Amino acid sequence: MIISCDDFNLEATMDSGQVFGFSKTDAGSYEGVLDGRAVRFSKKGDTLSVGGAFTSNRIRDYFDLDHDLTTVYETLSAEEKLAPVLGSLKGLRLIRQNSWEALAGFILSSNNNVKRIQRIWRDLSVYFSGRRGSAVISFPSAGEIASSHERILRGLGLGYRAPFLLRTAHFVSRNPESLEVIRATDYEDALRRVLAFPGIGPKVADCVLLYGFQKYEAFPVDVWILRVMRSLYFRGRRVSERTVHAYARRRWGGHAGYVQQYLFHGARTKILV
DNA sequence: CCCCAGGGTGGAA
DNA sequence: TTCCACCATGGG
Repeated sequence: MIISCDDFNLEATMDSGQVFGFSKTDAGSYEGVLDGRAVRFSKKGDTLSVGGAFTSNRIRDYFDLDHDLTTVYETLSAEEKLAPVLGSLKGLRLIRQNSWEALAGFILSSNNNVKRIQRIWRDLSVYFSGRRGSAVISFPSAGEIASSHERILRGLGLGYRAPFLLRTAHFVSRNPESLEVIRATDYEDALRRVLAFPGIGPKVADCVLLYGFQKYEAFPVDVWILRVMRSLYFRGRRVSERTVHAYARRRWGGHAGYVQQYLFHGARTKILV
């Protein structure tokens, strides 16, 4: 299946630390699982090619392709400090992920690096898919993890995050409606609810709300964002994460999350600072 | 040996 | 409120 899209940067989107379950092939395409089915993305020019049993509407929604980013681009180009990111990252979009997978994935992300998060994600998927006996290697459900044990998760390399993921899986599998409540409510209330999960603090909560619940005013402040924000907006002063978070939300409002994604990937690819 | 990675928790100040 | 030791693991 083919989708024509003149404003979508697949590589920047997939390489910007949003999802952990996709692998990049030598040919530059991305293989993974979506909605429990295998999928493969590749892009040439303005054409996105999708391998797998999916409708174009499903993929357009997944990649947020119908979101007009004009406001985001105006913001970035209006600030001379940020404008450079548009050169190579324009078309970077926020992936509208499954809520549980975003929740679990970013519990794994705390004080961790992307490479190792991807490895843990894969090892979890392989282990539980084998246990399930399914051909497709998909990420385990909350119920599957809940029926596991801390020593299993530690054996898969989660370290001290094992009890966090286990307890969160227990809660979600017993209270599946809790995720729908978070989706339906506003950012502030959703933030309080997500912060109540074990292993989730301010930074991970904003990632979950941004990537898993499409709360575009969320602004996750990790070490990269802290560095680039201190440098560009605070003269290198050692301001706190909370200060940066409040500043960004006040400055960029309902598209702070999109600005953050360009800042994060821009910093990591050395376009910024 | 050190520091770092898309940090969070619990307890002290 | 803010500060800080500690938490697993792997890479540099």
